Amino acid sequence: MASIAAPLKLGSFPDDHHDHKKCVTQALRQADGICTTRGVRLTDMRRQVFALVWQSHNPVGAYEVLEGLRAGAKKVQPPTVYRALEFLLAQGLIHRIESLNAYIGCTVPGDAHAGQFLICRDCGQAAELIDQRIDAAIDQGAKSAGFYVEHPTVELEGLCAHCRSTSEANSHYE
Amino acid sequence: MASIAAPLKLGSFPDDHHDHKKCVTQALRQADGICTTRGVRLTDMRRQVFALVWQSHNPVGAYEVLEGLRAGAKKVQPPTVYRALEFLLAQGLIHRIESLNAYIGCTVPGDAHAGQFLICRDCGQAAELIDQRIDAAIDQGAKSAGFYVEHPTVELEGLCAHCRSTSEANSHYE
DNA sequence: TTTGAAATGTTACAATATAACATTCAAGCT
DNA sequence: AGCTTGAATGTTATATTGTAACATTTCAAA
Ligand SMILES: [Zn+2]
Ligand SMILES: [Zn+2]
Ligand SMILES: [Zn+2]
Ligand SMILES: [Zn+2]
Repeated sequence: MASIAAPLKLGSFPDDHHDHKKCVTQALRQADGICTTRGVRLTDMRRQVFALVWQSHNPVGAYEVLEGLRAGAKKVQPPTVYRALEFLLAQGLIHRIESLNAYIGCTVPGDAHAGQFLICRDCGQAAELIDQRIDAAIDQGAKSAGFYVEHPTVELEGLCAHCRSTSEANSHYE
Repeated sequence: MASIAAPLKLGSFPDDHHDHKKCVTQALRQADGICTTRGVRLTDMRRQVFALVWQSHNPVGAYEVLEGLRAGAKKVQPPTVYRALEFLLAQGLIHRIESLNAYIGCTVPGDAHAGQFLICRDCGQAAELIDQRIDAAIDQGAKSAGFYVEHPTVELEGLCAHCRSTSEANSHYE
């Protein structure tokens, strides 16, 4: 069997021990619970889209989701996908990564939050971060400009720990 | 005559006293200087695109720029615009606002920086911020995740001071 | 003045997203 | 069960944003 810890810690990228199947299963169960509690419907279509967004820890484009659905012998059109994504965004079950025009599953659904993202330019994976100090600094900075922040976008592109060491090792040959 | 202070302070939105013509003139002069110093060419096309991006303090889409160029009796195509934008981005003369697919003139060109943006959802204007504390908090947060940030995107949508008071005044009637 | 690289022109298309209207579905009511 | 209604999805068409590939022009150095 694979590992014990299925849900990923905030701000961390999956390692060799990561059991992604478990990870997805847990996300689906959580989503079910949240939707039931709220009295909104996680229909089959929405559930499929959610699962496709969660297919990996890389942000997924809407048209990738579309292809995923079509692989299931259905003839789905773009609006269907965008509607499902819209629903999932509204429920806080996924986030949109603006700098990639892509979507990723939320690591901490259920409670409202903005979400900050670490996006590795090498492996393409993204990790969600919820750093109080970043939020505080942003509120501070905005406040001193008399600005009221409603919807912050924080997307940090760079290198994850793993790719960092890898590319450093390779940098001798480049 | 209009006002004295043409260049906008960091993090501030233009007020009634803002002399935008001066604002643009100064930006163009700065850009000329920077390009000369660096030995890169701010061609006529690039200069026009730059001026169009600076036409207001609202982020401007690539196709808006295209229209602006075409208004000048030219038959320009998209690649021309995107190339000019790419050049201006590379030189740090403009920034791209990811959450809007749009571009805005840099308030502090010349020295390399990431740039954080306050974007008013009401008036549509955007103000650049360079807040050391936000940068520091981000670096801290990323570092504790073992992540190395190369290209941060910080875009804060909300209400500017002016629109905030306006919409509060109107909120009685909504 | 040649000449080569940089810049722009041109054509065609890819990728992302939405408008508008039709149909189906599912839950509550009779 | 059958009816009603709003939500969800289907369907068609198109808008918006962005690039690939190759041709031509421009400009500065040799
Ligand atoms: Zn996982
Ligand atoms: Zn990585
Ligand atoms: Zn101005
Ligand atoms: Zn405003």
